Amino acid sequence: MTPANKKRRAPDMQAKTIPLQDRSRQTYESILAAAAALLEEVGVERLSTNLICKRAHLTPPALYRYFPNKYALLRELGSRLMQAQDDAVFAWIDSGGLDTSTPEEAFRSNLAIQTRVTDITRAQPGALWILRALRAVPTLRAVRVESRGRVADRLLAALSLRYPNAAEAELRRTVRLNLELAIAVTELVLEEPDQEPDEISADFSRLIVGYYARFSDA
Amino acid sequence: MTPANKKRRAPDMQAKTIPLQDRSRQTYESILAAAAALLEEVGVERLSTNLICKRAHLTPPALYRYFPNKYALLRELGSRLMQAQDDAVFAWIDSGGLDTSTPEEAFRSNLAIQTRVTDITRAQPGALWILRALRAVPTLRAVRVESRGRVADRLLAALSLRYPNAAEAELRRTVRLNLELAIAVTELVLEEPDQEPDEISADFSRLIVGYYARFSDA
DNA sequence: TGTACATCAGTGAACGCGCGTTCACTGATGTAC
DNA sequence: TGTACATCAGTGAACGCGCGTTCACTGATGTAC
Repeated sequence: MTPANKKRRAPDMQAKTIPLQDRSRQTYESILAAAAALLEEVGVERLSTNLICKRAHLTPPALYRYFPNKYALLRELGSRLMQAQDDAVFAWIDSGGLDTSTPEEAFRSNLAIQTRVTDITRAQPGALWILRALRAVPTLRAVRVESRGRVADRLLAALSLRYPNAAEAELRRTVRLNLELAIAVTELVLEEPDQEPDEISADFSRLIVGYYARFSDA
Repeated sequence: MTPANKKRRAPDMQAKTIPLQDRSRQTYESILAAAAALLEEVGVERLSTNLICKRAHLTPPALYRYFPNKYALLRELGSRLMQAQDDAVFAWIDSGGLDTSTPEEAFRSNLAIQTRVTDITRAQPGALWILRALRAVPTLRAVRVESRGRVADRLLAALSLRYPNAAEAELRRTVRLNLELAIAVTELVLEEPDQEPDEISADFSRLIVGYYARFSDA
């Protein structure tokens, strides 16, 4: 039995203390802000609790008052980003983003939400590193999967109404693929901002709209 | 000046000693094999040189004889995986993978290469972690980008012949998007093997083939 | 074919460092009367 | 409004641990004559 086989318990994810007073709420936020800024500067691999504390002008026990460990902290950053993205999509659906009557209109609508999510993501400091962490840190994968699941459910519900004749399984698969690809495109566009990001987003929207067209034909 | 602002030199990436004798070549390979196996078991974050050495029944200085640091080691794993994927695509192009005359044929051809790359990737121990590391470890990002660049160039050359009237910039962008999405789909399929992987691959191939169709129309 | 020597391959043991985390404590804020 | 007390928020200093890495060395392999 090598050390690698010692099954380690998954890190505790529960928030320890919920900040009550104003002062503590500020501390809580400043920890997250410091972590996000450091992610941007040094990446996940070199992010450490000690480093975060220095940046936030705090001592380690203050951090551990609110976060049981550094994964809980990353998780909070990840949840917030996912939530912000999801909310944008929900708002888009609710405001009729899917109720389009021509391919051109559908394209514009799709591009609008793609751009909106990209902008939201870009605005979050350290977003790219957060996204990478959501892929690469086992404990955080659930955050990403759950977010995608929530959005998929909402999209599926809306699309089922729009395409009542479509086979549900196929529609669900399409939505899931669509979302996964959309995430990849968001990352691509943010990672290579000098490589025609707008054109890439537009290309992608066209591609997606074209793909859903087959449900209309049916 | 906080510690985070001390610009650290990028890790040295040159192989130290090239293994000459048979014994050393085996050692070299056993180090890589141990690393791959451990990636599968514990992920990048817990991968360490000491752990690799234990698994490979070696002492640390033996590892450092061949790799200047652990990133060089990951880089070698990454390069090999990228190379294997790229070679499959090159072989596919060279054997006429793009020379199809009906949409249905194009779909089957596209699905074939997508499946082949997925199979190659699946066969590589620790492949998913290697792919994640290629995204998340700054030093390794170049490996991924270069691989995608090589494949894009070859694909672009082949497609320029096929679609002589297509605008080069548009074709190039399409190829790049196509590749990035293909990578995402490969990861998706390998990460969630219980979620209709074959159907997802097929859906994706249909989507891609449909998207290239516009170049034929022009 | 045997042997002396040069080079290659790997070992044993430890190094300094920064990591995540905790203990025992002080200072700040809120609350009851 | 003032004060005594309870609770909340943060500090100072350090802990053990495993990390990446290296030094000085021994053993294995190849080569020249």
